[in-house]
Amino acid sequence: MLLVRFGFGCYPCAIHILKPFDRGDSMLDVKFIRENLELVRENIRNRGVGNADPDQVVALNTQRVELIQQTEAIRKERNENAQKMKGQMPPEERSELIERGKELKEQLASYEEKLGQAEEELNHALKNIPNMTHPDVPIGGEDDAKELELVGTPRSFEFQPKDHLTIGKELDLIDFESAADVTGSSFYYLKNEAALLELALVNYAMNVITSRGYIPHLTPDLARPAILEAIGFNPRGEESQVYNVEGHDLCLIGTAEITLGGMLSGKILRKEDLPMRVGGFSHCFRTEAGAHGRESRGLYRVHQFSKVEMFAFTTPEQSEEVHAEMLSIEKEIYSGLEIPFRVVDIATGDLGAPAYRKFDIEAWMPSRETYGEVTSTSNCTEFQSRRLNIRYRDDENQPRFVHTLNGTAVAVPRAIIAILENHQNADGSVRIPEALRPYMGGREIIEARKGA
RNA sequence: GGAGAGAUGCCGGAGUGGUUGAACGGGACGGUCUCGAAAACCGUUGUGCUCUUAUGGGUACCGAGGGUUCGAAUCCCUCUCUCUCCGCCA
Repeated sequence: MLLVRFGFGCYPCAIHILKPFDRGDSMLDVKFIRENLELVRENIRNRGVGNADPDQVVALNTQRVELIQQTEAIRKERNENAQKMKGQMPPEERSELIERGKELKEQLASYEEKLGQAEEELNHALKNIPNMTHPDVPIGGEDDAKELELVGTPRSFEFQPKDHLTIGKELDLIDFESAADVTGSSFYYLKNEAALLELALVNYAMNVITSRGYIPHLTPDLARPAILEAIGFNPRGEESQVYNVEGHDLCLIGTAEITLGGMLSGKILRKEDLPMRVGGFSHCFRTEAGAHGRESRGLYRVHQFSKVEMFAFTTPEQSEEVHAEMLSIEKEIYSGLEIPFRVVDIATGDLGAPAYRKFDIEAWMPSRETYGEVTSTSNCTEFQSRRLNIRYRDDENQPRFVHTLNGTAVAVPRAIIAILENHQNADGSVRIPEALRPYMGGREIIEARKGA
């Protein structure tokens, strides 16, 4: 992903005026781009998306509209011509009409081909245009994320804290060596209490989100490339973040966001059912292409992990509120794990194309002496629903695109890192946070096995 | 994996290649009737693109994509999905 650093500047006031979801007819589509060209250009600059060209989109669209008009004029004449031939008529009159029909058919074919090409070019250009951005999002790159809140205090250790790799090895919890033989690097086995810890974290997170109104789901771990694309993933090509299954039109999912969002693809929802909150447990698979060397040791960046995810479909008016709600659930979960963390508002240059705004929770990681990302929640407004074609009927009974949001309840390996490192004791044992104990048979501590 | 059947509007369900955006039934909505309700009766009941906007017009859409034809929901091919039977499997 392209990360470009920007200096802070004044917010362009125009962006404050821009509320795409306040206008019934507006959306981040060609029409919106045409009518808000300067804002779209500015948004692209702020996000540092190099290959997005809104001017080209507008030009290609103009070309497309012309071709539509010409094509439809021919179709109209073709239909009229065919209508004339319904009843009886002298053979020579009929053959004249047939001749005319043949001419029209040829013309139409040529225009349809041109139109098809124009639409393909337009869609290609359109694909590179990112979502608009919430006016409060800080402008800048990875380091310009704005800290919104600090919860808890990093513990001061009276001994030298170990990293999770050391703890995992000493307590016989994580086995990277065997996984390297079986699957290669960046895979792992969880053993003993770590295996139970995963199940406990999943159950804990599922219970929290269920109590907050999220309907629990266990989702498929594979999905069609078209769904991945609609969610905003790039399923094919060198830089793809996901695995493809050879011989099948399927990818291993990078997150349950894909399967939860895709679940209602093509549907028109009832307004009274919104916001619709769904939660899901799935495995997540990531190639981590191009990520070698970046925090690649241990559980921080792995090819497969388990995750409990939240997803919501809302009206445009509800999405910001639900976004705040997701963040509050994430905070509840990490507070329950008794881990110090901070909340950051991700800057423009670090947002993925679908996100209108994104909040991350970063947990304190003693071995790195810094905070590391453990959850992420994004408001994608209409970006995904437009591609997935998920709508609802508004008060005028008109179909409108829903807003979609997603948030991590628990990404298991990173939670395990935080637990092992923050709750380690001088004697090498690890305290299990109270919130997880009911899911671990009441167990309170992880200790070295006797004779090990 | 093998054999067969199917996919039409909110739902059910018709549909000889030429006024079929789509019969008929149900539901929903509006109205008449009623003190009120039910029943009955009358009416309304899609989406995208596009032009023009007061209204309105054009075009496309009968699982998806191709093809045949002057003309396709209707004929042909491919794909997807659903159902039944057999096989296999946790």
